[in-house]
Amino acid sequence: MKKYLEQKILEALTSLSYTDTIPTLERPKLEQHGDVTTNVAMVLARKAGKNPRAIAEEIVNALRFDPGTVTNVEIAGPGFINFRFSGLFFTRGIGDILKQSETFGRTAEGRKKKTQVEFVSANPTGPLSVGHGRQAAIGDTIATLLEWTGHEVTREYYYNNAGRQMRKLAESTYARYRQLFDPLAPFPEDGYQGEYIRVIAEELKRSQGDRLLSMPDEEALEVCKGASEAALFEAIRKVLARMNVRFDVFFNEDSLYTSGALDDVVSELRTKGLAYDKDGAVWFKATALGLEQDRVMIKSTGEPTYRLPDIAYHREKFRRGFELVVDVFGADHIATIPDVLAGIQALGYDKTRVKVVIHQFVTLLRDGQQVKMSKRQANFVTLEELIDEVGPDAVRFFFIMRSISSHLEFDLNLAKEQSEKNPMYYLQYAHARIASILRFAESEGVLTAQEQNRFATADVSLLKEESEVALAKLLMEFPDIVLSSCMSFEPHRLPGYLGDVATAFHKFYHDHRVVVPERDLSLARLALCRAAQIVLANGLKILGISAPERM
RNA sequence: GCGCCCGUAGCUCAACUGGAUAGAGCAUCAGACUUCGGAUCUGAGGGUUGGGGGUUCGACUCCCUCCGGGCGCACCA
Repeated sequence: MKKYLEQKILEALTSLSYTDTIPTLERPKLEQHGDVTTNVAMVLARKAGKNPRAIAEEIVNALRFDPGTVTNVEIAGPGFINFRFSGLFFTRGIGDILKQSETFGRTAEGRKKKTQVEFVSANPTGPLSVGHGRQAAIGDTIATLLEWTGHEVTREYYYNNAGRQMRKLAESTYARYRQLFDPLAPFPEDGYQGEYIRVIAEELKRSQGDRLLSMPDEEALEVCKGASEAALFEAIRKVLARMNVRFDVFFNEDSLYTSGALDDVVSELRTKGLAYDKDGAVWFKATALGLEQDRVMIKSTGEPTYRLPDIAYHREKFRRGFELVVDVFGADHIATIPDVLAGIQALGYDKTRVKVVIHQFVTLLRDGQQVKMSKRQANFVTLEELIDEVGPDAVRFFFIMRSISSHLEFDLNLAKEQSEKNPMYYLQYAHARIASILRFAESEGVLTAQEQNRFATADVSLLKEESEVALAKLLMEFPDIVLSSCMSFEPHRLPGYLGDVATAFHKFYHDHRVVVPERDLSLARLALCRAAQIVLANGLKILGISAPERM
């Protein structure tokens, strides 16, 4: 619809010799303003110094439409041009939806651009938090949206298995292990307190007996590190899989150490005069790139800070040929981003190809009360516990339904409630209801059981009722919604749209019987139902949520 | 103190990135199908978009300022 109009308006503009202005088309908020509206006349008025309504009139007179498409064009308000399409224009689209079926909504906009989405990337030092869960839902949905818009996507987890954190992890496990033999054995002051460390230690005792006690400390720590890392990695992978999130690549941080990538970055920055030594440390001269202060890359102890591997890792992303790099980070990482971007720019890469998506935090609400979460205390809620409590579908849906820049309040009671209050059930219910109607139509002999050619003889021009056309119109917008949710990196638009689809469907269903004595009309309405089901199913698929046939 | 995010109906949030009369859900109140799923639908009330200035044909959106909340501001990640 928009593409068609854009084309026609452009033709009109060139015929009037208004060049280099691309009309922006919008769906008006008010139904009475038509199906699509444009403000080109007002934009042109500013440039041309003419009355916007006069320009609008010129444009309208120059427009030529194919018969049976646009039924009304009018100039309104300060200079908007409003267009109304024929009902047939929308209902004809039902055929396309049925034909494209599970691919309806996909576009080729991305031109197979090689794209990486990095998300979660939590340290393997403990179980994932609910915050990581939000990031998993956001990252995976963005990745899927990018796939649907024709990008070639790699889902990647940057796995911080190097540095001090891992050392601390090994020490913690080792201490717990020793405590299994000697309850008085000391535990490091800043060690990881969590119960999961004890579990790993017990597992170690089962598989290794007391062997570690007789080893040199360093060797025992290596064993502990390996065992802890493997156990935590497995736990992380498993929880994410329960949320329907799977990664293509786990990029190991320690590979940057062994491959020499870190040294390369430092020496390259040195030759560019962007690194220097001070107080026994190696500094990144970020101020030379317009940032506020210089930062340490290598501590006086010889260990790199996180900043250096982050820069090296981003360079690897470019070296691996990614044309678009999407980083999904929590709000607590905001401060680190400018340094990394400055770093890769200094190394000669185009930082505008990195899109950083920052999401705000999550608070849990139970019985109207905020659940206080603290890692120290026992009331820390893990992602796994959240999934246990409300189920994976609700977890994903609730994490994605708010704009990512907003603080998210996760209402546990609502997420568990199986009623009309829960917006996720509203969608799933619409899908299941359609499935039920189709089953009914089969049992009545209106539809054949096999999907092929089911609607071959359906005559959608019979769909003339207001709620029929309204639903068809909304369904046709799905590809646009997928595209705009993707390009703006605002996945929350999708659940919002799907809610509108469900509402439009329920209204249609309420207004009209689907299976009626007239077989042709039944078939046309069933085609509309099926099209709505396809859009709901595809939308839920993108969100990683199940689309039940019954509930 | 500095940087980023947020502040919109009683509550949770939208508003297509500067467009027309700021919209949904929940909650409240009032209604609707004797056959396809009532986990549905229709309607009503509810607002100085945190306050104040500015930019322009036009501001929830951009700029300045103040207030309130969150997150950062390491030789932690």
